[in-house]
Formats: sequence, structure tokens, C-alpha cells
Amino acid sequence: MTSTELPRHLRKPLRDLLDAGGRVARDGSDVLIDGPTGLADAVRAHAGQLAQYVVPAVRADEAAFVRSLLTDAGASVATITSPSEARRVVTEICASNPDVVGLDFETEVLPAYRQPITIKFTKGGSLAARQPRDGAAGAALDPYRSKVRLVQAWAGGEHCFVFDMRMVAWADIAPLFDMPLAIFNAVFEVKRLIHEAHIEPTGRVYDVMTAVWLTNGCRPSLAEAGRINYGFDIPKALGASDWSAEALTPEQLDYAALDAVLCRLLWDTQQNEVFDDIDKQCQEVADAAIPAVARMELHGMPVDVAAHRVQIAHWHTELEAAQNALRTASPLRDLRKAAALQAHLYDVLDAETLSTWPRTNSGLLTTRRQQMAINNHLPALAELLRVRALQKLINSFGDSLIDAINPVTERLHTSFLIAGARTGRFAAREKNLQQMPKRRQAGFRKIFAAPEGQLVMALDYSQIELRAVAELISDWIGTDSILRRSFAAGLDVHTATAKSMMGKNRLEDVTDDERQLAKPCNFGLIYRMGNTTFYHYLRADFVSDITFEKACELRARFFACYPDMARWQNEYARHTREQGYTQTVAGRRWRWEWRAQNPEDVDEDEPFYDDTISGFNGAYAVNHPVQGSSAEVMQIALTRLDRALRGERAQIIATVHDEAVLLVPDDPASVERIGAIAQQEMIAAFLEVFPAAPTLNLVEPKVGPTWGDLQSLQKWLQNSGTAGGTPGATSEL
DNA sequence: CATGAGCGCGCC
DNA sequence: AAAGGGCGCGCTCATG
Ligand SMILES: Nc1ccn([C@H]2C[C@H](O)[C@@H](COP(=O)(O)OP(=O)(O)OP(=O)(O)O)O2)c(=O)n1
Ligand SMILES: [Mg+2]
Ligand SMILES: [Mg+2]
Repeated sequence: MTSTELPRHLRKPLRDLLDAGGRVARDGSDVLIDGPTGLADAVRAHAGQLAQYVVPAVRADEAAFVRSLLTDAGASVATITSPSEARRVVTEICASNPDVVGLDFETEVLPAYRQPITIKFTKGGSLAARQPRDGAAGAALDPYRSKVRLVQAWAGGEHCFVFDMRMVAWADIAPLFDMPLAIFNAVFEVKRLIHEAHIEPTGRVYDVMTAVWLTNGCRPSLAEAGRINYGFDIPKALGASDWSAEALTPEQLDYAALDAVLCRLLWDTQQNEVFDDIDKQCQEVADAAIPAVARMELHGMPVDVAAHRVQIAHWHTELEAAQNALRTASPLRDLRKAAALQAHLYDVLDAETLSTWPRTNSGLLTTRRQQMAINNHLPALAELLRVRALQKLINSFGDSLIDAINPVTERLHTSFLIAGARTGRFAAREKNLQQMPKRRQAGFRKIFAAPEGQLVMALDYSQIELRAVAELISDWIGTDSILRRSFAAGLDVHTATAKSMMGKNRLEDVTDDERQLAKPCNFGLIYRMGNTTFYHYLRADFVSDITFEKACELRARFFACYPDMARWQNEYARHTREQGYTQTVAGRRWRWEWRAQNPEDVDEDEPFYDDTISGFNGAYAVNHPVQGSSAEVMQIALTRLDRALRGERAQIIATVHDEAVLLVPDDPASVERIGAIAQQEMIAAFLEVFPAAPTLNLVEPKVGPTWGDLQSLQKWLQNSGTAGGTPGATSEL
């Protein structure tokens, strides 16, 4: 994608205007030009021509093409602008009992939030390829600052209906949402329905976007999906067009309708050509979570902006000191720059260390924290790590976090993508709430504070993937695995591993932090970490003075404790190599062909040539079913929590892979009741995936004033009984 | 100068 | 370092 050249006679005055601080914006189909009078007038002289570039529009041939696609699909566009007509056609659609209705919405920014969208140009006066989608332009995607203008629905009949929601009320078309629906990125539409129309779809909702991901291992846009599946070359210019115009153009209406048509076509292809029964089952689990996720996104995460500001100020102060220390330690080179740091390493490393120092993919010396921590006796490295850590916090969790807060709700509305990961885990974006600092920056999550009268409740599965692998091993060997027996006995395997690694005598001597550090050991070893990497991890983070021999011994001892796991790893991995894929309990597959290499690009003498070209990988083979089945547990858990808590004043506000975060009323009776329900649902979810699993200590509710300040529900109830208020609340002041 | 790959790093 | 896996995001630096 490159920037679009404007005609020469436009470029010059435009550049002058922009240099003088002027700006060009679009407001609907109008072009606004401001800046110093003379310069602005020079551009205004060409306003008509400029509009052709900056106002989204389709060319005549593209419009004709969209029309022809609709014709080929057998759908003519019928725009509905009256309530009575809307009721009539919706009744008709429902009476025809369609197998599915393709559905799509176009949204318009609410008048109160409508503002001109500034056009971005390059310094040379060309139109920038990437126009900003945040700020004013992003308002159209925000359910709190925009509303649905068009509802497009195609049930496979001769008309694709386009309802103009300025003239039609939600009540007029409500029965539509009792039909099975096929939607691309369904959470977006369902959010609108819940928030704006107070309607929740009662029929099956199919998300045709995540379905592509499930079977093709790629995640295209709707237009790309149309191209991949049917060779359609859909113009995308109108996606960002002005849906708030009084009268929409026929091209806009066609374009809008086409998306609904595409949704139904994709659904048909997926259900009838691509999916087998297992794919359908997987998709059903993921789709069931759509309403829960829609509500979760609408709720959003509350942020204590004042507390956050204090946190940032602290970081800046510390950074200042850390930078001074670094400058003292390395007066000549700025080690924050990779090249300078690498030069420094060449100076201070002995030949032996240098030759074994890990390299980046492009052959340079790595500068990653783990490697430098192992060598932090060398000059300036410890100082550098401190600077880097603070810089990271400031850059990733500083002002940018505040910028992401919604101006209407004053909360953080992260997007959660159901099965956004290959394994089926959620992905999160637009301030990824799943990566907020925790262990390394104790207390940061206190900025996520419940509003007055409410509390944060969090439920995180205990040792979830260890419990999952315990079940998979048991199924494979046909008898209770060692891990399953451990969990039935109430043991904590992370603690046990920490004890072993630290050479401690008693479990009680293992600290919380040591337990945290043992997690990567357990999961690393389960997912086929080698001796060297294991040794490096231990040295950098855990047991800094350990020898390689001792690390090898610890690793061997781990497998000696769990011989059935070693057997499962080898046998199951070999099995998936033959099978061509590895899969979760519900049947989500990771196909080796998705990472296969072209034989022509691989040297035949290369070791493990066969695996390289087939795409097989033993670590993926064992990780995918464990991580992925655990993700299915969480999908089910959210679905169940959302249903079970419907009668309560509780809101799900986030999920972090094996954790659900809620807001609940701040009174002991509610907390106790909601905690019990939530715990019960999460246990039930785990059992849906792993029916034979022990449930002792599986998940415990935690409560507190903030996400960073939680204690077990039991303790909280005791304290609230005596103190009569929220424990910890006073310490916040 | 705008763009994208590479890298590193936050979390689970 | 033939192997822990899964993400998203911010910065830098080479590329055109
Ligand atoms: N370095 C890590 C950390 C986590 N995980 C996976 C396995 C964990 O089971 C899961 C959830 O992470 P948690 O931090 O919740 O860890 P556990 O559930 O295992 O332990 P806890 O009992 O503390 O919740 O994520 C992983 O693969 N590698
Ligand atoms: Mg957990
Ligand atoms: Mg967790």
C-alpha cells in the first residue's frame, strides 16, 4: 500500500497550506479547508477536485461490479424506509423460516460527537496511505458515540433488505433477531443490538470471521474473504464513507447490502463445504460466547486516573535516576541504542562468551533481558536493564493507556477476539488488558478500581494447564495420571516444582514469588524446553548461581517425577506427526500444513528436513491441545457466567486466558452469593471439557477494591463482618 | 519522509 | 539455542 499522488497543481498549494499549519478535513461529503486565508483560498480553488481524493467514493466501474455481484447472488437491494414496510418484510422473512440470515450494520456518529475528520497527507503533499482510524474517525466504531444507520439482512431470497434506521424502529424489525444469524465479526453487531436496541439474539449466531480462522488459519477482512472464496474484487472505499448523509447514494446502499449477502454466502460455504462435524462443534463453543463478550466489552474496565497519574510520575522519577546511573556506568556510549550496546558487548565479553552469545535472526548479538541478566556482572548491564524496564512501563502503560479511555463511559473498552489465537485463546487489543503489569510491577493493577459501591471480583483457575494435561495424559494412557492424582489430593504442583528448583526442604518455605517463577519451569518442561534454554531461564530469573549440570539434573528429575507425561509427550507428538494436525478436546486443529515450508526453499541436507517441509513441531503438538482445551474451558466459563449472573448486579469486565474479572455490589450478601455462583459455573465449565477431572481447589473467588488488591472471598467476608466496610479501601487514600 | 520487518517485552 | 507455547504493542532501523 502506498500513498496516493495528487495532481501537481494541487500538491503545491496543499503543501504550502500544511506547512503553514493549515488542515484539510472531511465532514460527510464536504471538504473543509482551513489555515491562513491566502493559502487556504489557493487550495479551495481546487476543492472539487480535492474532494475526489479525500471523500470515499467508488468509481463507476466499481459500482457496476458491486451491482453485478448482487445480481449474480440473486439479491436485489430493497431499501426499507417505513415502519409498516419494515414489519411486513420482517414477517415475511421469518415466515420463510430461513436457515440463516446474513446480517451487517453500518453506523453513523451521533450528532453530539460528530466532527470533521482530518485528512492525513505526507510531507510531499500526497494522500497518506493509512488514514487514522482512531480519534474522530474511530467514533463510528464506538457504540457509545455512534448509532446504527443501516441494518442489512439477506435471508437468501430475491431481496437483500436494507433498513434505514432513521425511519425504522428496532421494534419494527425485532423478530429478525430471533432467526439464525450469520455475521462477520459478530461481537460488533451484537454489542449494538444489546446497547442500542436492548435486543439479544435468541437464535444461533454464527461468526463467519472466526470460522475462516478455524479452518484456514488466516483472518481476512470480509472483502478479502470474498476474494479468497469467490474471487470477488470488492472496492473498500465506501467502508469509511459518510453513513450520516440525509440521503444515501445507491452505490452506498449496494455496498452495504453486499456485506450481508457475503455473510450468508460465506456461511453457506463454511457449513456445507468446508466444515466437518468437529469444526462445527468448535465453532459452536466459540459462538456461544458472543453475547457474553459483547456485554463484557460494553461494560469496560474502570480506571482510577488519579492513581495512574501518580504511578506514571513515579516511573519518570525513577527513570531519571536510572538514566543517570547508566550514564555514569557508560559515559561514552548510549547503551539504549542496540548498535551501541552490541559494540559495548564486543568490548566487554571474552572470546568464549562472545562465541556462544545468542544471535538474533539477522545474526546480530541479542540484547534481550534474559541474556543480559545472566551477565549482569559486566559493566553497565544492570543499569541498562533498569532503564529499559522503566521505559517499557512508561511507553506501554503510561499516557497511551489514558488515551484509550472512552470519553463517554470513562472506561477502557478493550476488544476481545473470541478464539483470536490459533489455540482458541482470546486475543485482546486496543489497550490489551491481558498484558497489564503484574508481578514485576506489584500494585500497578490497583489503578483498575471498582466504582463507589462496587468491588472487583476475580476468579483464576488454579494451575489450569497442569490440570488440563493431567486429563489428556490420563486419557492417553487409560489410567489416572500422576498429575491427576496430585490434584485429587489437593497438591500444588507449581509450589512443588519451586521447592525442587530452590532445593528447599518444605513446601511451606516456598514464597509466592518463587511459585510464580516455577510456572515457566513447569510449562517449559511440559512443552519441550531443552536443557540449554532451561538452564538459561533458571540462571536469569530463578537460581542465579546454578550450573549447567545441575540444571540438567533438575530437568531430568522433573521427568522422573512424571514419567507418564514424558511418555505422553513422545507418543502423542509422534501421533500428530502422522495425523497431520494436533487438536483440542472440542476439535480445534493446528494443521502442520499451515506452517509447512516450500521444499524448494529448504536445503535437503538440513537436519530434520522432513519436519521442516511438513511443518510438524513437537512443542506445538503437545502445547496446542493443552492450551487450546483450556481456552475452551474459558469460552464456556464466560458463556455460563454471563447466563448465570443475569439476575445479579454483576458485570464481567475482562478475561485473561484463565481468569474472569467482574464488578459486583459491595455488600457481603451479594459478594457471597455471586462468588458462589461464579465458582460453580467455572467448575462446571471445566467439567464440560474434562468430565473426569478432580475439582478440589480448582477455582476460588477473590475480592477487593481494585484488580491489584484482592483477597480470597472467605477472608474478605470475615474482615467485612468485623470492619463493616471494604477492607483495603482506607489504605487507598 | 512513510512504511514494514525485526526485536524486545508486557502478560497468560 | 532441533526447539516451551499463545498473544499485542512500541520502538528502531533499513528500505524505497
Ligand atoms: N509462562 C507461562 C505462563 C502461563 N502459561 C499458561 C499455563 C497456565 O496454566 C496458564 C494460566 O496462567 P496462570 O498464571 O493463571 O497460571 P496457572 O493457572 O498455571 O497457576 P495459578 O494457580 O497461579 O493460577 O497460562 C504458560 O504456558 N506459560
Ligand atoms: Mg491460573
Ligand atoms: Mg491466570
